[in-house]
Amino acid sequence: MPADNIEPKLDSNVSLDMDHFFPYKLTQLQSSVSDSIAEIYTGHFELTRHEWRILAILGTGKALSAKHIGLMINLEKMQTSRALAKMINKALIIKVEDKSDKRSSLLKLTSQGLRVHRELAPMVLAREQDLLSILSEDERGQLKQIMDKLFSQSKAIQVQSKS
Amino acid sequence: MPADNIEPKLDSNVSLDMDHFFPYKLTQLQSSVSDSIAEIYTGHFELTRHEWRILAILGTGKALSAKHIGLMINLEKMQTSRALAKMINKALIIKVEDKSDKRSSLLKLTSQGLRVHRELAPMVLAREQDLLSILSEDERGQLKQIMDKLFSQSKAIQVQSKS
DNA sequence: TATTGTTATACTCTATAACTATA
DNA sequence: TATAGTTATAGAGTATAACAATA
Repeated sequence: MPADNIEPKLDSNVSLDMDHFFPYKLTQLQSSVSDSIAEIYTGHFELTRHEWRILAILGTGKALSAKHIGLMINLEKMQTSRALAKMINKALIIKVEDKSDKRSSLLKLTSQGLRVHRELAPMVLAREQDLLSILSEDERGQLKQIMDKLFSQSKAIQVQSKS
Repeated sequence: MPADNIEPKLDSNVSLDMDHFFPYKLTQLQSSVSDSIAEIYTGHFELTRHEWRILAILGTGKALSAKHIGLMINLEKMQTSRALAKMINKALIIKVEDKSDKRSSLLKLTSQGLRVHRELAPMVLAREQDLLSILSEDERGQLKQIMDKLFSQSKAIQVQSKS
């Protein structure tokens, strides 16, 4: 290795310490929280995150189209299609004909799917509460408000920078 | 246009509406915030998230070992090694011999790496401020405190459930 | 022509572990 | 024996687009 000319140890005037950089900290937090939830639905049943989410929103018993499901959990049609196929394979979901539009079907949980949901949902919600239990009532309210604000601001920034 | 604005009526006794499920909302927020930052370091220079983070922590000019870098940004040694290799290829980083331990090297930014950092860091920090500008001073303080609490709680839960 | 959903394909990420060279 | 780092490899996840059936 030739001793390439090395620039002096100049701090850039703008310091960027990851430990105080909000997007980084948010990613660390999200990753940890996600893992702690995933522990439950991958440990007790072998579900992926997509499958778990689909199970959750179908847990009401209502039949929904693939498109509707994708919209509810922000999933591309291709990913939705694949996750649904796997769940049909595992007999967690069945397809029902949609008489009003033969291009699509309606998806609903089988009795086994419902059973899994009834077992899983309380455990997952308990873990959520366990997480949030560290916060006071006030803090929970603040958190909700702050997250909503940040989310719309983040969306606004992206739209704006794309025009 | 789907004319069915039909809301689910049949809730199971434990309701799990993704829109009010904290881990889900956190994931949505993190994803949006991450994307809005990535827009900058992938758009202006072709960096991955790992590469951007390494650039950021080396921005002080200080030389660090691969292990040290991995610890600072929570990256496995394998991923660290690969990201560093790519950055050496792009001439953003050079290896310097570590005389005290010949198993490892010290990594530091090249003059080009420093130049990229000096251009990128202010843009990224500006975007962070743009995001946070939607919050009041109070809210920013609350956010920091709440995130710290949630992070340690999340870690505590995972440790606990693994024993 | 547009929309719903499926399939193909290529690409990126990740996780595990074997391997080397030092210590 | 343990540690720093590299390389191999397989699996998971993602993105783009072509496609069939229906509207």
